[in-house]
Amino acid sequence: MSKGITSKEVDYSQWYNDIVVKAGLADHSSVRGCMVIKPNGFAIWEKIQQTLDKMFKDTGHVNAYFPLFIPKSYLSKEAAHVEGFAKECAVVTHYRLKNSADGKGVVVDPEAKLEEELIVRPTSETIIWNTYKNWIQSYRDLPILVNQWANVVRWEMRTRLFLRTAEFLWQEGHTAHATEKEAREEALKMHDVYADFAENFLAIPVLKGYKTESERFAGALDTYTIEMLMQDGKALQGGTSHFLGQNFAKAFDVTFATEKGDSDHVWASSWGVSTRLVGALIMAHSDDSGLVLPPKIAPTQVVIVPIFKGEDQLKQIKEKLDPIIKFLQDKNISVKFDGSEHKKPGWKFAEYELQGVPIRVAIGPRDLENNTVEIARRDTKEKQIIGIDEVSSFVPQLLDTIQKDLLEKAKAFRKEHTTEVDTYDDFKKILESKGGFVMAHWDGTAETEEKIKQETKATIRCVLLNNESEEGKCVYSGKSSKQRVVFAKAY
RNA sequence: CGGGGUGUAGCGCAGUCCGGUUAGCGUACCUGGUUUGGGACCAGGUGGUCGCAGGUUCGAAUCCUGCCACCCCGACCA
Repeated sequence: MSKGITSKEVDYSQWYNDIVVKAGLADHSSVRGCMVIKPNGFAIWEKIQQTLDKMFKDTGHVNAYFPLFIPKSYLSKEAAHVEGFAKECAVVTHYRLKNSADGKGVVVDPEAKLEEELIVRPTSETIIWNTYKNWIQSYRDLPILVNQWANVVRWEMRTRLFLRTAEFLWQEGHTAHATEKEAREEALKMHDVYADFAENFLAIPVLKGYKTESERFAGALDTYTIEMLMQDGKALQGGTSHFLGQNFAKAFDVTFATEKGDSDHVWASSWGVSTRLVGALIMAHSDDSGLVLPPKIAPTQVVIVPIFKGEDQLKQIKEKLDPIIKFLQDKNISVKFDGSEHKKPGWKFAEYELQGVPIRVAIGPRDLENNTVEIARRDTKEKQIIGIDEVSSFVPQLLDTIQKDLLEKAKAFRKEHTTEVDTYDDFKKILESKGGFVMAHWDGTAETEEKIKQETKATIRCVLLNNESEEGKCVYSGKSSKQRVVFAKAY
């Protein structure tokens, strides 16, 4: 076990916090609820960004940028939307400060009160739809497939690094369509993109489903979600995609001339994922030695630790490895050679484990003599000696293997922590003991959902798409039900 | 906003009950040397408005009053 990390078994949330801080991902800032994302953490976010951005563009989207500030009146144009976000908005009321009377600082200048207050965006539907009104006249202007990378602010009461911060980074896609069918297909398409990304890059298996009415995004007709399972048995909503119907088009009066010459309101979707995914990555794979990163998302995929005495030996090692490093880099593998003399090899081993670098290559005098290197994989901690000529072919293969193994391991964990129950007693028992996803019948009412939430803290995470229908009785009310839904305690 | 807790070196803490040498320990940092295949060792050194503002006292990190900040548990949120 690594120095200073609380064991997962002892205190899961302390373990999580220790990893974030000790691996240098982020820190609490001096501003309540806001974090400083440090280089190691930001590098992961950049990988997420790069990968997703390409996936968005490959599916026909383009990027744009809208203002941070939204006039207060915009928010209230869509009734459900304002209801959902009003309680957590930061509000700008003035635009100037002046020196205070005692000369010791500055105060808000009461003369500089804004005529209309601005809110700091908690999400951008309103400002964007107010803009789309100007962009759309005809069906020929549609669809609009725009994404924005931005920061948003939601004034949460209690925050946790990456999982819930007052300010966070995200992307939000906002699309406009001529038909209901097309808008819904778009929402589902992006839902698929998120699921694909989660499984194939983050190595986190997801449940694909839709939210019940009470868990839906404020202003949406349908919210599609990818639900992930963390190592402590709690669920995490990894990303959502919303079918917004014509709600925002109606609120902002966005109409277009159809092919037939009629006028109709535009159909909409929106979708987003945030820096929360970094938190998901930590909680899905990491262990008591630190971060474990899937190779496809690791900023550094291979670290080389030379063991040497004096410059000559270091030079000798470097010369031997240079062609191999170059070969790997040409294959788009990120390699770091840590020839620093200030830290001992043992220190470096521990440090790169903490940072989650998937593969470590160690090479010392012994290896120089035998023409070998030691290869260690982060996920299993297995070590083996291979010939130096094999490195170029072995490393790319091993990266693939680690990527696959992490997903398989996470899948096995989820399978083990997914339980079908038929009575409320079992329902509570499972939640108390091993947690995880609990598949149970539900009568479809918001009342039952609310009661269960109050009594057990478990919520309906989603109703699976392509859910098998099955006759049964609601675990809570005993009323008849046609399908099981996914319950879990969640972040 | 309710209940509990904590503010002392970059970080983690002791000292506060019961006022009294120069405020201490671990770690980190700097210098020198020996080391280097799993977080090295020895020696020396730097670093403090003791959260802030008043008060009591010959004397306050310690006692009193007020304020501020942060953390945890609830309520809120996904």
